[in-house]
Amino acid sequence: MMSKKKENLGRQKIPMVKIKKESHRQVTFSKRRAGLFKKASELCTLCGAEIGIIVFSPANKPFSFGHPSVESGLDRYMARNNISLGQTQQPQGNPTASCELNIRLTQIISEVEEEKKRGQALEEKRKTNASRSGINWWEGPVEEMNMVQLQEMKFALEELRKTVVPETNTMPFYEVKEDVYGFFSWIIK
Amino acid sequence: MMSKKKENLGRQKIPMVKIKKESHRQVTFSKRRAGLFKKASELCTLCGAEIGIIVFSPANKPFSFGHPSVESGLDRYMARNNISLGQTQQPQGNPTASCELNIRLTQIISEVEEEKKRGQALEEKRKTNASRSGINWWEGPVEEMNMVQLQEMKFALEELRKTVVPETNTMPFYEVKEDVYGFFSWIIK
DNA sequence: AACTATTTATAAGA
DNA sequence: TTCTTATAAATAGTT
Repeated sequence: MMSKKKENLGRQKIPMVKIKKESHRQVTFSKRRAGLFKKASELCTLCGAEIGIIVFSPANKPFSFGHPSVESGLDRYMARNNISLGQTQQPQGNPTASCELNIRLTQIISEVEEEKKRGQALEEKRKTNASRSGINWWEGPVEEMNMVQLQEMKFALEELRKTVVPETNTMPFYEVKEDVYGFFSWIIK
Repeated sequence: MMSKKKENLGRQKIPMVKIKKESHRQVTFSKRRAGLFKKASELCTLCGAEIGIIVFSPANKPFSFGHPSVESGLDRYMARNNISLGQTQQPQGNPTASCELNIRLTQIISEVEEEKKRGQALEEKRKTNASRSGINWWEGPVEEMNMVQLQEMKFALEELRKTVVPETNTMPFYEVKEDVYGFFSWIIK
């Protein structure tokens, strides 16, 4: 006879509803977050795509993944300020409206990114001068109180970067940043 | 004898490098983007996580996925302005520094979101008054030229929303938005 | 964290 | 682009 019966049922199908058991949910979150980030990384590698992800765990702990540094693909795109996306076709919704939106949004996103880079360039000088001017694009939107916190954040992020990559400027090509140093902004609620 | 040889090799293992053939790359991107968004959706459903993703295709066409509307989980979190994440453990890097960062970043993200909501509330009034004031958090960071474009964007987004969900405020629980109406901002390049 | 039986994703091909 | 199929990869339940 067989020495022991099959003790491992293997993967079982699970219903697509919120997992009730707290501990179980946490484990699943960890596993699937890792899987998601891996998929994202592969999408970047295989297709040369740019991607940014932010996830808040059930406990509201943030995790983020991003590749690359926004510049690169968008740079090339921005080069020709004259947008010409060509045939943009939408799977659903009003085709005409969607097409126009895609073109316009892509354009605007490019502008925003450009703005950010400019802000970062200025930020270099600011740091050298040791004077706070609040000219970075992401420092602008919040008023006094939040601005201070944002500056704290920037400082903290610089600290983190120093900690993680002590001596080099060349980060691993795709880097999963488990400690958020990016944030996602939804424009429409 | 068998009538025909096996003509379908099925899924083959592929090397993790950029796909050279343009058309092949595009197909793979579409498939994997769909897969990624599905995984993201499942993560939300199963674990009650919040997530935002933006992807730029090889052709720089933007796609985004988001759940839910940023409010909700974060709202509860913001309620107690007194942050207390409890045990935050980091898999790598400087544990102490990372822990502090996580707490601080979560706090700041909350602040930014709060700011955004306030901006949106004000935006309602602005719209009613038909006067441009530029007080939304995302209207602040850019100067004159880009601000106009951002306003165009907002208008376009409202149009899109009207097109996609004509009469109801209740969107499908998890909604894949193939036409971007969100944008990701990396803080550090 | 590691182990597998299964489910799920997907590379090729049509 | 969509469907089909065989196989690669992800992961639920368990240890």
